[in-house]
Amino acid sequence: MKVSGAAPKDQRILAAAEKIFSMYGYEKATLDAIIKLADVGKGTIYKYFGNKEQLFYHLVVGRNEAFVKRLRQAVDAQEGLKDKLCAYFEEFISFYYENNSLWQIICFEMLGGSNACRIQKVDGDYQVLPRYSQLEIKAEAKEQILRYYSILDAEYVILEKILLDGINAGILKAPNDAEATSKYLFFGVAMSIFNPTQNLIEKFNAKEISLIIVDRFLHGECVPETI
Amino acid sequence: MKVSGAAPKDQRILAAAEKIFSMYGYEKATLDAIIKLADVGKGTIYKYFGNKEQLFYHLVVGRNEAFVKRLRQAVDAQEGLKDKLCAYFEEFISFYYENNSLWQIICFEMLGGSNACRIQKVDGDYQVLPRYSQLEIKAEAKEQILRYYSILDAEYVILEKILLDGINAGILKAPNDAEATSKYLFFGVAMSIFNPTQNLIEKFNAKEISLIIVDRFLHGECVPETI
Amino acid sequence: MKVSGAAPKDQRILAAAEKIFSMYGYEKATLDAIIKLADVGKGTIYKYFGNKEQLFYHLVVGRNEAFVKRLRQAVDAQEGLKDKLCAYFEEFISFYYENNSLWQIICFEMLGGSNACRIQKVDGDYQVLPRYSQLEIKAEAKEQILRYYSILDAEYVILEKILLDGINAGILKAPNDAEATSKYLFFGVAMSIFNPTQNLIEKFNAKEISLIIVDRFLHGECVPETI
Amino acid sequence: MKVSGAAPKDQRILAAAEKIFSMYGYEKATLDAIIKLADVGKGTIYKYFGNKEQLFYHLVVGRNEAFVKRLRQAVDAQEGLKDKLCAYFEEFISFYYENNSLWQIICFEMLGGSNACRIQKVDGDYQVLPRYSQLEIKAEAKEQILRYYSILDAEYVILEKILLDGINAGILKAPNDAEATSKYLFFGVAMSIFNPTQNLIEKFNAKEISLIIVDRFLHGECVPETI
DNA sequence: GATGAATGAGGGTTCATTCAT
DNA sequence: GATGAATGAACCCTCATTCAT
Repeated sequence: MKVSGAAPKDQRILAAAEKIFSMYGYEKATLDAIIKLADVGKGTIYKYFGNKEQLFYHLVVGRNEAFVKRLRQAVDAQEGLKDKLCAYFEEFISFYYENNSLWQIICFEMLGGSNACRIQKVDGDYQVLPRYSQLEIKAEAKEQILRYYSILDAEYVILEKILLDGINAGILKAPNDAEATSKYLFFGVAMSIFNPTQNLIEKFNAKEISLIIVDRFLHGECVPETI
Repeated sequence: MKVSGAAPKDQRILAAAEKIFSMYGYEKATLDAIIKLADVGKGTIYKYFGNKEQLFYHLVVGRNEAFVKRLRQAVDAQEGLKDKLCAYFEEFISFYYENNSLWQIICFEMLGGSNACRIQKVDGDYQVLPRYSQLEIKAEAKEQILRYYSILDAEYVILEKILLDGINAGILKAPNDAEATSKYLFFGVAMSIFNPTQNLIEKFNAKEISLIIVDRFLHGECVPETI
Repeated sequence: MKVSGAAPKDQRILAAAEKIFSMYGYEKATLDAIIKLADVGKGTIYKYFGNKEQLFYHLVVGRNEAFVKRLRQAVDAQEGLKDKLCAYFEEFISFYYENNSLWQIICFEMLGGSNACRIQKVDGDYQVLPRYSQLEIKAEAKEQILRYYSILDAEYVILEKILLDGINAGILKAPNDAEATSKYLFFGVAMSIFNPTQNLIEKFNAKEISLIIVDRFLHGECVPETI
Repeated sequence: MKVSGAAPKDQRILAAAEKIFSMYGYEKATLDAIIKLADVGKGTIYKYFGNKEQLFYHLVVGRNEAFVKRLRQAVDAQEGLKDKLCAYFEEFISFYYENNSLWQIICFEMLGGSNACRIQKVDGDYQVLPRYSQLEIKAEAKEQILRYYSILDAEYVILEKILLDGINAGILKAPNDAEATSKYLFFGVAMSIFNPTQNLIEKFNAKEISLIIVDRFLHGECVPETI
């Protein structure tokens, strides 16, 4: 049951944290469960990561960086809207399938979970606004929300760019809102992975699914000439 | 800060609960905050609703029933795939915009929040399966997950039906999976509402947005003949 | 499930209280369970009995009075140590069998349960002394303990009297302590009823059992001449 | 008021728990009172003992084991019914006098306190049966009752064995029921200690009292030839 | 550096008692 | 007189965090 061994303690903690957070969600995951699995002392977590929240963030931010890098490279290696989209979603599907639980936590508990506020992007700068006037949001809370928002933002900003280029190239319908569209596409796919009815990915591989998604996105679900 | 007044206590509790749950999410919301806002004694919650979870469920299930009814009526009042879809999303957008936070909690905290399990629909019957072999899920926990799953299920089963009819009528592309497609569409739209960058709904009304969504869903985002 | 009907409310409450106290013990019994069974309002209990403790006391003191009366009459109707003892235990066994649970509650929860004190009988007067020097016992608590003590005391003072007469008549061994002996006998029999292994009373009747008890008490368990 | 000092925390908790449980009984004793007396944090109790019930059980089971061992050795060291009985009760009296309150709690609160059930020994196996048909007893509750039943059982099974040998040797009167008789004797003596009028043990020592008890048990209270 | 014993604020829940109707 | 909605103090328990070793 232990993840211990020759691996350095911080790696062991991260591995254990992934498992426990994935199994129980952020709130219900306990540090006791993590240290037991990682076979380290409780203080060690605080030495390396500061506290529970930062442990989770650390776990997630590292993965995200590598993922965003892969996304960028895959997209850059392709030419044309369609191929870029396919490349994007091939990486996307693999990653989200792999990090299903962790990314669900980001989506909600760390983002929407604190629904007391709303994020606005103004000229590339983010603002955290309170949704309920009577409630003041602490600076720390704002900072935390922004941190998780940035993670997802880094992912779909790439998609947004692809779509924006498509709009500018006259390939995508105008009037169109690249941000709204990319979010719809992004989260639609993400949720299909979070919430699978049948494990599509076990029948098809990421590339095949990606092709279908992009085809339907571009040309619609409707058989031509029927409506 | 108080919501008190002439309203009956159960109504005051429900109103306060909505606000607190919306602001903090299910786990972080405390009954103390709710009773303070509702200006009632702690026992009163237990008298009316039994416990925290049932309070939340009560809050949500009533709304859902009315919503599902409206969805059905709106869809039934229309003929043809496109009009049915438009009617569906017009209702959908209004409702999700209004119940943004609460439905996010259902989507993530009550469902995915406990990522330890996965739901499978087999012949109309639901099964809650553990995702991690070492973890046993208690019967009560299963029942709870199923309760919230049923809420969303009642909503998108209607969409699924529309799409299925579209497939059978040869209007939607085959091979197509009505369930997967409806989930993608359903959650794509839901997440766009949960996570709005610009408040689209403040610029356009639900009907207008609905039209765009359905158009793009059916005919794609791509300008014809460009790719 | 209701005990309601034509009976006056205080009778209905008493009947319900007996059942609930017997089933759950004093602490775990709730007034809610009692009023539900009695089909009366909660305030009614307070109107008739004052509070939970007085309800229990009332329930028990009434029965005890009748029981003690029967004990006295039965004993007075007989002549001689042996017959008086037999008469005593015939009544005793019937009553304790019938009021098993309620009298267990008196024995412990209302008496020994508050072990912070000890009762001393000095010249017919009772004193409640603290067992732990640092603890002060409130006057109300003292009074309550004494009330329940009196119930049992009224029962075994009759037995004590019989034994005392036996000692004085030279029938019972001296040196002998009538009080200690009566308690031993009294509680030995009581506990055998509280804690039955086999339901003796279902095989034999109260009279038969009473005969055996008295015989063994007087002449011992040992076969004569063996030791 | 504090029991703190150099003693390890679990010892301090146990010492405080004994005092508080003894003073108030199981139900009325609060963990807050225990931690205050022990001068430890609330979590410490849960670290060492799990919960309130296990704390009490732990407190009691350790003592019982030592006691039962002493009982066995004392009895085995003697030959003959009478000497075995004397040895048994000498140990018994000392122990029950010392652990008066705690063992009262076992006898009544943990066992009979929940009067909803009755224990039956069938071929050495125990069954917990509901006394009231409408009441279902949870598996956990059954297990708990059995745990405390086993404590007393271990004590009087030794006495039962002595009596059984006496019956088989023809020393004790037949027909006789070793189980019923041992319970009567056991609890009669126990209750005399629980409920002392005069502190017999302060006038006589355990050995002297034991001799009287056994003599009266074997040969009765009656002066020979008087009845 | 690493540990894990110890903490205690804070959570959900229960239930005897009150009092306006 | 009778009611039962409402209360809130008090209970058991959890777990992120600290700090002496």
